[in-house]
Amino acid sequence: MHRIAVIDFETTGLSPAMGDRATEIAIVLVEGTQVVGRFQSLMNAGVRLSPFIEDYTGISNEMIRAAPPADEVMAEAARFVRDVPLVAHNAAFDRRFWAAELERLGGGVPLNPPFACTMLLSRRLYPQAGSYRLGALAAFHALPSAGRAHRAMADAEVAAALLGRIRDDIRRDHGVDEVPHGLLVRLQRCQRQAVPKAVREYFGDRGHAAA
DNA sequence: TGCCAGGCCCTCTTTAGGGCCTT
Repeated sequence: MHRIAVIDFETTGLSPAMGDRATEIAIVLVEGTQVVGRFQSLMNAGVRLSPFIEDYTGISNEMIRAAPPADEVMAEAARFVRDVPLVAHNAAFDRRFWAAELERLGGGVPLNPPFACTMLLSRRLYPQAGSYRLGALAAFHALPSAGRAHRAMADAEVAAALLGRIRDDIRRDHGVDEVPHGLLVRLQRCQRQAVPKAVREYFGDRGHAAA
């Protein structure tokens, strides 16, 4: 059974290119419909959080001061993930911080692994959703609450539940047994109307028919 | 709930602009 790692960062801002740093990471490891592992840690990158970020995330400067160094946390996170493919909500954001924080470590950790994005997939699959914020999609699907929004583990848990819903819906609507990460990546890039054809082509390309 | 960025997506588009989404 293929594993997928659902990841969420809390950060000091929106752009590592502008000097922003990660403050917290959470990873939920899923296998099929089961959560098989969790990793979560605050991290101290030696930066100060703005009052806005303290309020937005609930993470304080005092909490960051007491947290382990960012390089230690990221090294541990990379060991936890290994080569498992990644998923995030608005993955372009988390991908940038994943790459930027790991690049600081050096040591040959892959900086740009494939990411699937629950936001892009939701835009394809749920045109009636209205909003594609994580919280709005959780409400749309009546997913269970996982704690305080905008903390890494709570958001990673919700994103993992959303991913489970997405995979269930693809299985049901397209008659397939499995929804591998590669199929998610393919679907998030195709036009909404092209999803059925993309599912057929994905399994056809791999030499076995969809169930 | 703001500013910074970047990618996606829609439309009053494509020789562009603006909203959404992430912190």
